[in-house]
Amino acid sequence: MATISDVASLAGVSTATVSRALNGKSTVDPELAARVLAAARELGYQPNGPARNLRRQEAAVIALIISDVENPFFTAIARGVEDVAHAVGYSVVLCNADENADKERRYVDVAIQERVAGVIMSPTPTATNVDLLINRGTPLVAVDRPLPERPSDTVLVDTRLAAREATEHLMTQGYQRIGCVTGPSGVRTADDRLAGYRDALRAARMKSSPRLVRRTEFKAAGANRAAQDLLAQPEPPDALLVANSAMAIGVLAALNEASRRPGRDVGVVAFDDVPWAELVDPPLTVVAQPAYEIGTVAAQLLLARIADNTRAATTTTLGARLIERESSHRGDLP
Amino acid sequence: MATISDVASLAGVSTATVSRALNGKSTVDPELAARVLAAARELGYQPNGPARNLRRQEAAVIALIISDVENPFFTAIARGVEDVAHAVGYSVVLCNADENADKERRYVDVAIQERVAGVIMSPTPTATNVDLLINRGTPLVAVDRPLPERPSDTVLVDTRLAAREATEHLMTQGYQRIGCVTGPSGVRTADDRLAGYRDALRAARMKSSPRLVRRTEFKAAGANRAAQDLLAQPEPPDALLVANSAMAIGVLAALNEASRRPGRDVGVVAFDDVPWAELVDPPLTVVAQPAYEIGTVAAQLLLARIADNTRAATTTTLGARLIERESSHRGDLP
DNA sequence: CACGGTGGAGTAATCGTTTTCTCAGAAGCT
DNA sequence: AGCTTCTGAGAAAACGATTACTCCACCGTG
Repeated sequence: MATISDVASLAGVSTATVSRALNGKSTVDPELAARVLAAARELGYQPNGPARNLRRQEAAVIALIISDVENPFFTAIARGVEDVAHAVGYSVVLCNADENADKERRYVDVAIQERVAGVIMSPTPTATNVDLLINRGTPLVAVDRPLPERPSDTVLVDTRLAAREATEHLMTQGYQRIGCVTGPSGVRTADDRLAGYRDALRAARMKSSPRLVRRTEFKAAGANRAAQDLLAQPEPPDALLVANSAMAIGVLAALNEASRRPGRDVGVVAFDDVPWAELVDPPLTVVAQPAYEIGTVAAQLLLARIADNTRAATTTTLGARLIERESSHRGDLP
Repeated sequence: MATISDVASLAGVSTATVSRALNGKSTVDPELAARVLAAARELGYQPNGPARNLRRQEAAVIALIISDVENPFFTAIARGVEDVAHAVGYSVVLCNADENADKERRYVDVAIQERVAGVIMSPTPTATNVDLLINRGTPLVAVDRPLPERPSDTVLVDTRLAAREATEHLMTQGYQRIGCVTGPSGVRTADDRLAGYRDALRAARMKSSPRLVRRTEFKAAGANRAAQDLLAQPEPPDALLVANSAMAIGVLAALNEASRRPGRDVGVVAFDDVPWAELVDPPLTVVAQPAYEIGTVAAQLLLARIADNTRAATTTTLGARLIERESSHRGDLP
């Protein structure tokens, strides 16, 4: 594996010159530079990253720690981050914390040890050992959920308002007993969506009942049980607000099994616009979150903070958009 | 940022002893070890990764370069790789090449420069500069598609056979003019699925016509246009084999727009079982590939090769499973 | 002409580990 | 006791880049 000194001796110059020629940090004689380039190419020279990072005390890498690689919402964020980061020469490494505090801890440790330039993450409720990051002054941006207790740059969606609007939309459609299936307590987005749901009920002077609300992990299986459970009650809900797309799958499956048709029998609005939302029968009404944009904004904030870590922490809140389809239309029932 | 010598002086020992105590490579006096551990904890010591990797000449990291983060098939592979790698102390960094040879090149360069322990990738048809990896002797496993021209450990699905069986299934159901929407020429899985489709036609002595086949990128938009195009013909297909789940979305949308019902009017089988396959109307018949298992097997092969790079290259071929649902059932038409 | 300034290249220090030596002392053996 | 063997710990040499310094030659100016 060719090193910089191999290149240097082949080109007949010093390692310093090779470094300068290759990085363009300082001007070198064009003729020497050409010799260096030729030598590097001939040897197939690839700089040793660890050595470079050790000396520079920083890697041109940003770590993106997301809570679920299988959730299209997060992969869309990832694409946004990548596009911005690559444009300015940073690499992005994607880490899948899987809504698991241990894995999150582990990846944060890796990020610290590898001395990445910055971290973007959607923190778990405990957000264990992000303090380590903060104490070290590693630039950090939280996405989707704020960091509990600690200030930091944050990119959020006004999900409480969106949940309220979605619920109000269901009311407008004439649904009377609206239920909610949301994520685990402590996960900010789950809490906010529930709060927005309650905001809407309160504003309409509808009484909210715990029997209409279920909380489970953000997965299809849990939501499926929750929905079955809701529907089995004496007075089942006639509409449901569902907190993400994986859950929507579980809920729709439960409705199928119970032979209730979305829209006609039970109104459904789910968070996250997914490619298949228009294909299910009836098409699914969704709250579309600007996931890609969350990624681009987060990456820009992170780059700005890498450049200047003294800026005050900012919170950017993006809006969501209700996309009405048939799953929230009652039809012409009395 | 505390270094190993800070720990050493706080514990009153040499850096060598600290290193040994922390890595457990050699025996150190239990009392000293305890002092070291205490000092490390007190200082919040985190080893400097680049320095360690520089010295060790290898990072405990494996790079996973996939062609599309937004494709559930690849994210499932990623989870398989992660689970195996983490169990033995390796970190996984996920890189999204986005079916783009440039991005792939870039990530391969990063992998080389960072001296990762190994690489798992689903190569683009050109697979630019994997030669670099091979020449350097970096352990490499190809998944989903073989590396063109070069031998390497490979984990594949017998996708040609699966395509054949899926097509035969459509024949059994009574469809007469079966079409195929597959991916770009050169991408092995796209070619194989087309070949399997043709195998089935040939075996049944049905004539295959280029007018029944369309190739486009593995995305919904392209498949949508392809399907519209197929359906607009004078003699449109009465069934379609679709090469992945994103394409299935485009195809199903086209059928909707053309008011043709999957199953009854046009039989549909798509590759990749996705969570929403049972929710569309009618439920989608799919070829389920063992994605998670591809990931675990690939990771095991890679670890074996990291341990011993002299082994001969092996190819593991896993089977796929047809899951029959209604989109490939004609009903009782004459 | 002398002198300061400048540009370009080399020398060597440096980053923070791991690991090879080296060595002292303990232990085992005859 | 005298010898070898072994154990455990410290000193110091890597690892391969970047970069602060140094030095030389050359240029322009007073």
